[in-house]
Amino acid sequence: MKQKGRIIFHVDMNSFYASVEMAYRPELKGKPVAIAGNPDERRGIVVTSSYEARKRGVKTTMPLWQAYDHCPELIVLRPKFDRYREASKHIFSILSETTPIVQPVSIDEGFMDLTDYMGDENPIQFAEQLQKRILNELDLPCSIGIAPNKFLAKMASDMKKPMGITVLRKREIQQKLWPLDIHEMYGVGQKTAEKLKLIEINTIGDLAETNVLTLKNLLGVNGERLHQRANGIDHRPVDPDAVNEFKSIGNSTTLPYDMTDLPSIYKVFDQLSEKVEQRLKYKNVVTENIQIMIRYHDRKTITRSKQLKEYIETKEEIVSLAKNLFQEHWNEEPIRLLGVTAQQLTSKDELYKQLDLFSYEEEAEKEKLYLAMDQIKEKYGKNVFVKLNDSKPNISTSFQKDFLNDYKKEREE
DNA sequence: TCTGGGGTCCTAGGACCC
DNA sequence: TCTGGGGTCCTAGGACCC
Repeated sequence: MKQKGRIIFHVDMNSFYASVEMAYRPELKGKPVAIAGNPDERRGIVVTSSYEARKRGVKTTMPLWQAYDHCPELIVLRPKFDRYREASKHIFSILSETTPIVQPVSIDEGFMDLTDYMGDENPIQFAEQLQKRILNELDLPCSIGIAPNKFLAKMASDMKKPMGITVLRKREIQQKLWPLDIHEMYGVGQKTAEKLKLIEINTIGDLAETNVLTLKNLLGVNGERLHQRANGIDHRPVDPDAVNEFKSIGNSTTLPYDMTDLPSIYKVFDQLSEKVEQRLKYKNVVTENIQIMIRYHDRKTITRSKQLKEYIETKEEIVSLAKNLFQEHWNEEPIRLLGVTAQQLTSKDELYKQLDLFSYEEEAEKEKLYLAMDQIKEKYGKNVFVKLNDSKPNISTSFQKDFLNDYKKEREE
């Protein structure tokens, strides 16, 4: 039996932040608009710009002063992320009405698997309706790529902007995909492109026709993957749950000026840790690894992390670890940026407020454990988390000791 | 006057264990 | 006298994407 090809859509919003602003303020339409940080705080780089601005040479990540050089009448707006998140929610709820298999990959793009939800409809007409609906209801333009897998759909949505719909069939890759410069390929950045050019791979077609072993030697496992993709092969499923499986939560900030004084630096750590705490809470997760990032005045950047033997979740715990790491590793040079990231996250739903230190069979014993746990919490004002079904109890040793003592006492009584 | 802030995945060396 | 090989964990850094 011939396996039926999948029908994957990649929906990509066109200059999303700028478009959202224009939807709010229609008088901005047709004008060169850029979304950027505060120019006085040296964070002033262009995050997104309208097509009118792009035509004038304004590019993403360009410092604002440079953007003004290209386009003096540029209208610059501060990002309003709440607005963008709100719009994003609407978009994905529209997408989800057509198929449950929707995978958001960022705030402004996502994949859909329509293989079993297309009925007799023509995919192109279907995409047109979807595109129109998002435009009518939200006043936001998007491009849609249609292909038998994620990679090709992604490449397709990039081919026509704004408001494009592009089909990329497997049999069309030689004609539509292979002529593209290697820079255009998703997964190939600056460094990889440079390496590939060294062996005279200049287009996606060149890559597709190069021996896999050559690529493996040059790029490791990524070489093999890129070779597959260039040949139109990509078996990754559209995974609606991926969005809930985040691995880290971090906050970082470029400082208003290069800092060397500890009180100011600690204040920044305080603020960053507070934000991390809030986001951990919001996502209902705890962490067992804290990482800090220091970018020095010369942009040299280091990361230092600490693996914990316990789960933590409060600002106080985070900030104290961050400061410790900082003290251990700061070389006293002026600092441009600081960051705090919580890694190795575990959903609280998977944690059990119980200890598996002893083998106990009876429920009564379990009850005692709960009791002891609550007492520990009262005594130390701290939750102790233990992974369900984990053979190794995972709490801090100091607490373990205290807990054991308490527990033994409890038992003797 | 250069170059933000949010992430993911991969690599590679050393420690440690069997 | 000398010293294998596999596996896992931890740490740091790099490449890439939006």
